[in-house]
Formats: sequence, C-alpha cells, structure tokens
Amino acid sequence: MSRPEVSKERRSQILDAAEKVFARNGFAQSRMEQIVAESQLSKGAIYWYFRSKDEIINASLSRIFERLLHDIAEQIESQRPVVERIMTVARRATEQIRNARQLAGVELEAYAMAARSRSIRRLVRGYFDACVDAFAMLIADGIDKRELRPVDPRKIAITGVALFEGLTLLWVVSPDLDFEEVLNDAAGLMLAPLVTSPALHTRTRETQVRQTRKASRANAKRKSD
Amino acid sequence: MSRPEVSKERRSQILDAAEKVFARNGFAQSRMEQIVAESQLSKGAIYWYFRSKDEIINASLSRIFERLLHDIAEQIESQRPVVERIMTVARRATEQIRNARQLAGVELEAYAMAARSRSIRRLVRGYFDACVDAFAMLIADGIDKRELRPVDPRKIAITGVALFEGLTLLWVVSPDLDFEEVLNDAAGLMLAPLVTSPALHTRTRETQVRQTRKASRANAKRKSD
Amino acid sequence: MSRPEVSKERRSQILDAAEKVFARNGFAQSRMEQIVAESQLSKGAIYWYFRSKDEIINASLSRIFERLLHDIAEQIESQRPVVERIMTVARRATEQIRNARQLAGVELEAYAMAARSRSIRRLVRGYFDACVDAFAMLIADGIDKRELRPVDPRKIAITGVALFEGLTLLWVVSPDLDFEEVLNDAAGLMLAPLVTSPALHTRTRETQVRQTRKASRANAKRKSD
Amino acid sequence: MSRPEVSKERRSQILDAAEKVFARNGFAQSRMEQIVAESQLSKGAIYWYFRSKDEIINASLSRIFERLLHDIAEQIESQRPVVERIMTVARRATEQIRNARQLAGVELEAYAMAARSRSIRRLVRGYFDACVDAFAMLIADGIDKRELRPVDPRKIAITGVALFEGLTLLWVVSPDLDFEEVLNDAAGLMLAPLVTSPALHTRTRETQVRQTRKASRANAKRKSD
DNA sequence: TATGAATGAGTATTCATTCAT
DNA sequence: TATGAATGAATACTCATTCAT
Repeated sequence: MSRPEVSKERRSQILDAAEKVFARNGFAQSRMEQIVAESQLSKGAIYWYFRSKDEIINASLSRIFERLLHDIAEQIESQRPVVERIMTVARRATEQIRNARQLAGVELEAYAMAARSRSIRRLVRGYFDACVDAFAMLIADGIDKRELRPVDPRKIAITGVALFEGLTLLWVVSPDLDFEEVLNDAAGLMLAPLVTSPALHTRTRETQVRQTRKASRANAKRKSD
Repeated sequence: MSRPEVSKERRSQILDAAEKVFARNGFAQSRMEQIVAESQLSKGAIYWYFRSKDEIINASLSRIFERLLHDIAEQIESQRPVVERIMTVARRATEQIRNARQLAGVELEAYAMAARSRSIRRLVRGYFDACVDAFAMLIADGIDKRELRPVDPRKIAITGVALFEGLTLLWVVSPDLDFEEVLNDAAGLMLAPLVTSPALHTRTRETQVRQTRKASRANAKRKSD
Repeated sequence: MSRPEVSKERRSQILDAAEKVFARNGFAQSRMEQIVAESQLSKGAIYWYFRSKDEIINASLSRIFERLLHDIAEQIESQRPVVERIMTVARRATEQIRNARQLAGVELEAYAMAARSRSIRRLVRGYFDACVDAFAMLIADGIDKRELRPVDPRKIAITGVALFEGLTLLWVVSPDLDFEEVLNDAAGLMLAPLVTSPALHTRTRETQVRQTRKASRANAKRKSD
Repeated sequence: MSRPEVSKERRSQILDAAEKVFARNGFAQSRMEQIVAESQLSKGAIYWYFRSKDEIINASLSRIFERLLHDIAEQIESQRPVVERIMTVARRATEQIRNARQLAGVELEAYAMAARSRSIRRLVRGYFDACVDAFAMLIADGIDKRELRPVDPRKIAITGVALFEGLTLLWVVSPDLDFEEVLNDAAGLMLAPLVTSPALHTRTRETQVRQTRKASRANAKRKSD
C-alpha cells in the first residue's frame, strides 16, 4: 500500500474504534485510552493522525451523518410513488436506529454539544439541512407528479425532519414506546392531508376521550414507581 | 424566618445559582466552584443541602420541568377554543425558549444524559409524559366540544410533543431559523386536518418546487463556509 | 442534679458514645458526626464539653486504660498464690479483649499514634508503666513469700507485659490463633523456671522438629491463598 | 537501560521516596504531593506505576517486611550454636530498629491498620508467620543438635516473636528504655530454661523487692510531669 | 447551655496531551 | 511513523471546627 493509502486505512481504523467506544460510553465519558485499546494502536499513533479528541469526535460524527444521509439518498432516487418512498426512508431510519440503539444516544449528545460548540453545530446543521433538502426534493417531486397537493415542500420537509428527530428523542427516553407504530401514526397524520388520492388515511374514527384519560392515569402511576 | 423556611430559602438560593451556571456552561462544564461563587455561599453550605453535583443537576432539572409544565397547565384550563389554546401554549413555550435561549441547550443536554442515566431518564420521561397527557387532554376536550374531528387524542399528542421538541432542536442548531413561523407552519399542518370548521388552513397554494430547489442551493453554499 | 454533676454526666455520655464509635471505626475513621449521633446530643454540645476530637480521643483512651488497670489492681490485692494471681490477671485480660475484640484494634491504633503524638505517648506510657509496676509488685511479693526464686522483678515484669502485648498483636493479625492456649504456653514458659515448687511445668517432652516443619508448610500454603 | 529495567527502576524510585515520607509522617499523614516531591517525578508518573496511595502503602510495607526477613534468613543459615544465632538475630533487629527508629512507628501503624484492612492484615500476617517459621526452624535445629531441650519449637517461636514485637512496642512508647539490655534480659529469661548446657543463666540472684518498689515510685513521679 | 447551619482549607485522583527514544 | 512513559492542571468532595441564634 502506498503512503496515503496507509494513512487512510489508519484513520478508518481509529474512527472505527472510536465509534465503538463512543457508542458504548458517549463522547464525554469515552477515554483516549479506550480508543487506543480498541484500535490496537498506540497513543502516539492516534495523535499522529488526529490532533485531539475533539477532532476525533468531529470526524466520527461526520462519518456517522454521512452514512445516514447515504441511506436516505438511495431511497430518493427510486422511481416509486413519493409517499411510499418517504415511508421507506422513515422505516429504514427506524430500523437503523433500533439496530444500533446506542447510536441514538450518541446523536443526542451531538445535538447537545451543538448548542455549545461551533464546529459541532456546523456539522449537525449540515446534516439537518441535507435531510431537509432531501425531504423537500421528494415532496417537490410528488407535487410535480400530481401525487401530492401543491404545498410548500420546504415547510413540510422541516416539519417532517423535526417530527422524526422528536420521535427518536421520545423513544430514547421511553424505550418501551412502539417506535414503528408511533412513527406510522405521525407520518400518516402529516401526509394524509397532502395526498391527492385517498389511499392514505387516518385510521381512527370516533371519540376516544375516555381512552386518553385512561392513558393519562397510567402515566401518573408510572411516575410514582 | 423559621428554621425550615431558611432551609427552603437556601435550597432555592443554591438552585437559582446552579441554574444560572448550568445555563452558561452546561451541566458537564459547570464547576461546583462556580455554583459556590454564584450562590454567595460556601462549599460546605452547598454540600449541606445537596449530597453531590448530580443531586443538584437532578433538582435543577426537576424545577425547570415543573416550571415549564406549570405554564402549560395554565393555558389548558382556559375556556377558549381548543385550537387557540394549543397555539397559545406553543407560542408561550416558544417565547420562553427564545427569552431563555440557553434553556434549550440545558434541555438538550438533559435529553442526552437521559440516554445514559436512569435518574435523569426518569425525570425527562416524567416531563414528556406530562406534556403528552396535557396535550391529549386538550385534544380530547376539543373532540368533546366538536371543535375537532374524532381522532385518537393520544396519538396526536405524542406527535405534537415530538414535533415541538424536534423543532426546538432544529432551532438550536440553526438559530437563524424563524422559530415562530416554522412552528406556525408545522402546527397548521398538523391541526388543519383535525379541525371541523375550515377556519385554519394551510396558506400555501401552488407548486413551489422551484423555490425549494433554490433553498437547497443556499444550504449547499452555507455548508462550504 | 447540680451543675457539676450534669457536666460529669454529659462528659460520660459523650465518651460512652465516642468509645462505641471508636471501637467500630477506629480513631482516624471516626467522624464527629457519628459521635454526635451516637450520643444523642448536638454538635455544639460536644464542643461545649470537649475542645476537639483529639481531646475526646485522649479522654477516651484515658478511660479505657483506667478500666483495664482497675481490673488488674483487683487481682493483685488477692491473697492467693502469686502464680495463680498472675494467670488470673492474664486470663481476665484475655477474656476482656476477646469479648470486646474491637478494643484490641483501638489499642493498636493508640500505640501507633503514640509514636507521633506526645500526649498519646504519655498516656500509653502511663498505662504500660502501671502495668509493669503492678506486675513487678506481684513478682516481688512472690519472692518475699518464697513462691518464686529471687529474680529481678522489674525485668520479669517488663518481659511479661511485652509478651502479653505482643501476643495480643499476633492474635489481632491471626484471629484464628487460639489466644488462650498460646497465652498459657507463653506464661508457662516464662514462669516455670521462676517457680520454687515444681507445680508448673512445660508439658512438652520430646523432639518436635517434624511437627514444626509441618506447621511451616501450612503457613507457606496459607500465604498463597 | 531497557524498558522493563527503567520500569523497575522507577518503581523503586517511587517506593524509596514513599518510604522516606512514610517514615517522617506515618502512612495516614503522608500526602501524595510529598511523595511526588521526594521522588522527583510528577503526579502522573506516580499514578502510572501505582493505582493508588493504598497500593503504594502495600508495596512499601511489603518491601520493608521482605528486607527484615532477608536479614533474619542470613543469620539462620549460619552454622554457629543456635542460642548464639538467636541472639544475633535479635541484636541485628535491635540495631536495625534503633538506626531507623522511625521504622518502628511505621510498623506499629501497619499493625493498627491490619486490624481494619484485609490486605494489610494479610501482609502483616505473612511477615509474622515467616518470622515464627524461621524462629521455629532455629529451635528445631537446636533440639536436633542437642543444644536445646526437647520442647515444642513452634510454641517457643510464637512466644519469641510476640516478645520481640512487644518489647519494640514498649520501647517506642518509652524511648529512654535501654532496648538492648531489656532484650537481653527477656531473651535470657526465655532461653535459659531451654538450654542443655548451663552456659546461659539469669544473672540475678537475690530478692530485689526494694529495688522494684523504688522504680515504681519513679514511674509514679514521671506520670505527673 | 444548646443547636445545627455554615465555613473552607485540604486531598486523592483523572486524563488529554506531549515528547524522548 | 510509532511507542508508551511522563506531565500537571483541574475538580468533586470531606470534615473538624465555628458561631449566630
């Protein structure tokens, strides 16, 4: 292998290790020592390829976001109906997060760090913007193809991304929430009014006040555990 | 002041100081020394009232969430139309967060911590559950009064809370986002289909694909800054 | 109760509490807070009667030593044969220490402190001197009554006290040692040659080299546990 | 120097420093800062080689006991008469302790700690056991060679070790005690009855009651200082 | 006398980063 | 390039003692 190839290889090796450690312990609670151990390299080697822990965090996050976006991009290029594509993206993201549950924790930590660090904020913002862009593109496509009513794609997209991130957050805090079901409900709620054909519809029909009150009491009970 | 009154007073004094420090620096980056300085008390006094930094964080978060919920509760009891009340709650929350912008950072950090700490998770979960309950109650009330179509209030509530938290997150990351406008759009999008009267409607009318594409390019440009 | 009586009462109350706490945790690891709790008094009250923790330690040790000496004194005044009286003292001390096993730990800590603190040294020294005096008196009495050969009572006494303290030390470290048996052996070994009548004799008779070697191996084995 | 050699060197360097500091201030009153200063290394370096202060204490004590045992071992292997060898061991130990007087304080603290700490107790016990073993071996050898009467070597050994430790304790508390003389007296008292030849004998002859009473009065006087 | 809230100097330990080899 | 020993600033927490009431 040539020099630059070795360099690339080593950086990957380190980031792979770092990612595992970050997933286990979060960014703040991860120690350079642990990354060293996981990477099978030496402390010096790590610092040869990365200036600091912060730089590793940035690079790691960058890679994670890229990977997530890559998945989304694939779906977007498909030629299937827009609503289907949207739901597929959502479902895939759901799967990904459920499989690598720890990823959600890392993401949340990144969002929290974004509030304090300029560089992390730029990173997260890039990710969000890309998500919104992709989503908006999809909506616009749907409008063009008369699958969706003529709405502001950007607004829908922002709402959609916010909804997805918000649901992820709720799910991290309440792991017993049926993420898939909730996501379906929420997506249906949001998309149904936009669809020109009556294919997608909210499935609920009648007053469910009593049901809701019951659930409230359940919450109250759990609180006192 | 009597003994127990002084004790209560001191606890508040410490939590007030802690809250300021936390808002400035986040939980992790806040130092006990800073809380000591801000509280005008001594280190020993702090530890007389709280066992550890963690306990202060918990108490502080608890108080913050309580305050937020208190505000929501006020709105809920009003007798105005449900949609109005919902929008008022959203608007008030918006204001609160915009006024104490740092609060959002603290909240995000709490959410990230919830992924790792049992006690914080319980706290955050209690908050989310209460929000969902309150929101669901409002929806149920709307349905009872025929202001809203008969839907599952709980599902709407979860979606609503997720949406609000997600938007806050987006806004923390993209501070130049017009939070109020985005919130209005999202709320309209979500509520419009539920309303029986045609009062509330999405204001957008025609294909805006071109507009969206333009925004995408703007994002792409900002990225390279 | 008159003022001075209350004072005396309170001091006892505090020292009783302190003694319990010291026995549980040792001097260094005992906290004033614990003494406060155990004494059912307040922190201020404790400091009203004692200037400092050190003063409590001193007073407590003083009381402990006095009590031990009191027991010895009783035996000395008896009119029974000297050897019997010596063995009774030893046996009583043994019992006392075995009953309040923690006492031995406190004593050892006092001896260690004596190496650094002038006041503790004076206290311990007073105790040792008194022990030696009492023991020497006993020996001298035995010589006078022709129960013992004419030896230097002081030398025997010092040896005896050292032996007893040394055995206690060994027993604290090796709690499975049969203290009573070892003490009997040691006392017999030391006293037998002094006795004019042949009443007391070492009970061992023949070469026990093999037995010893076996015990050595047992030690070696325990070491590797 | 090779890597492992440097490591060994550093550990020694740290333990040498620690030993000096411990001797000056005792274990509990020694500060890591002092060990850092004395060792000419940095705080980090100390913690690179030892996990904690406790680990340094353990290692230090271990080394001290090993050194003491090494000295004893040398004497035991000699071919001179057993009584002579015993007295030489005792005399050498005496010298060692008198030269490094502070060592006695450290030992006493170790004994006190043994009452509370499992690991220290194991250490001290190993030392005592080894001492007893060595002593018993010597006695057994003497019996084999008909220099000593057939007694239980182990019992003598325990008594001997207890006696020596007890005398050391007395001497720490009463530094003006003539340790050598007292040790000689005690050893003579213990060994004389065991010896087959009449070479060693108690040198005292007549009633010394008066002398003893005088010493008692001296003690009483010192008490009131 | 008595209370217990308040003080603050004191300390072991951690960990990102550096640098001689 | 690579190693891993060495650095040292930073930090949460303890606890004997004090003092206003």
